[in-house]
Amino acid sequence: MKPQVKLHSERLVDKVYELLHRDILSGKLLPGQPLSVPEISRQLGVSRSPVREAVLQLVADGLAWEEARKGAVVAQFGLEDALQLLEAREVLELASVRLGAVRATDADFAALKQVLHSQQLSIQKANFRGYLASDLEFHKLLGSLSHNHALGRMVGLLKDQSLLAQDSVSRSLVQLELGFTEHLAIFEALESRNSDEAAEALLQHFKRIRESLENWLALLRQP
Amino acid sequence: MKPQVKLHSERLVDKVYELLHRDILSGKLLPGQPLSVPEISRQLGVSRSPVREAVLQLVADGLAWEEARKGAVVAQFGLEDALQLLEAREVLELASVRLGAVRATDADFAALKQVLHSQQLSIQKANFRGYLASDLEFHKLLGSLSHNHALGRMVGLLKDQSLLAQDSVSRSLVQLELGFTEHLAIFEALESRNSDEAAEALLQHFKRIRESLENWLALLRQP
DNA sequence: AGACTACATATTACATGTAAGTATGTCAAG
DNA sequence: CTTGACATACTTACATGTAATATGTAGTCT
Repeated sequence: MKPQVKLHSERLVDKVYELLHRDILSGKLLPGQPLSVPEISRQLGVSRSPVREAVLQLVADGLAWEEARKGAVVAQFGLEDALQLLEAREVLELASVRLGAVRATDADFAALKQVLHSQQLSIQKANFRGYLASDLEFHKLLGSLSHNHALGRMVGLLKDQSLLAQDSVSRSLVQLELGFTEHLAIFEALESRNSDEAAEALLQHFKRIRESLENWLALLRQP
Repeated sequence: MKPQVKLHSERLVDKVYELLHRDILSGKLLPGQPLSVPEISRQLGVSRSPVREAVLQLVADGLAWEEARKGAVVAQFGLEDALQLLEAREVLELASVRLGAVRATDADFAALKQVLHSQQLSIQKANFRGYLASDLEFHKLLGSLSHNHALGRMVGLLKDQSLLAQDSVSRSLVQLELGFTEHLAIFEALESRNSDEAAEALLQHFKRIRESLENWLALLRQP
């Protein structure tokens, strides 16, 4: 009868957190930019407490870095950091996919399908930001396939950081299309419950991304 | 000239956090026990702000669970949770050890040696808590071997949770000795830079722990 | 110019105030 | 003995106050 599903979980902290989270991943808040608690609280018209807690959350998630008595700044990853994140993600997502090929439910596959669909649309419409958003979603879903809470959570955190890390690295539409076809290969292997094939497809996906990053790194080192 | 290495990093938050962290892992604060901010602040003689932030940290680390408007309690893991944590740890530590066999420095090996030594002493003196502490340290070092920041951090967080999760599960000295010999096998393989052998030794280690947990689980299900 | 100092400004870190929500105990009714 | 109403105590969530600290800037001396 009462639609008050979660009337009381409406905490300011969560709203502020989600807002900052979105602004960081969308590039509205740039890497290195200070997250001044009084400043943000003024802009949002709330007190400093919920803002402080939201910023702490971001720090815990690895999306902001804090120095004692100097405050927090939006995390600023170098290409080396991006490669390290990629290495960690490869490990976690590989395991998730292997487990997922065994454990995934119909609901999991349905969710994957939907994301792949919206990804396809983004490509057709050359919607860069849209693709990145569904890419984020796709990899987070891979994490949850494992049906292992810790694994899923870490995959999500790392993918967020990875997105922020690669934000500066420009990517062409051609590369996005490559990524999409690789996503399709992963999905098809998963759907046929073929663990090894899914793992192989995922490794290919990461291999290409890594090589792309390494090329960038090489370019930057010889200007 | 100036010895003020970090005079100013002495924040109350950090002290409160470390205290609570220690008390949780040492079993002084029991799983399920509420972490009341005003209560703790009264006991420690500090205001509520640093306590609140420390508790939030613990929640972010997975050592405490929070429900909106109900506060946080010390994380309470069941045997199923323990198995999931073990699964995640196996994935991360396996990767760390494989990378570590290639990347580990002399300093890494020295640190490992020292921990193994203190572990041996704990066994000889039948010092249960002492062993658990050095076991914690050993596995965290395995994580840092990868020289991958994200990987190392996650290995540490998971091991802390795992310790808390298995705290209720009694373990005999015999099992600890088994664990120690397995640690030695891992170390020796690492020192000879044999990635596959190190990985195999680690998997054996986790296999035994997992089987031990599964036995417990089976026992509990048929009382 | 360059470096140092003094001052002005803003922020952090901690403390405290308070309305609203949640848990707990008591007691009467069924 | 259990159930539900109500009063009570405690806590969370948010707001705000403030001293210590960091940062930016102008001015001074070399």
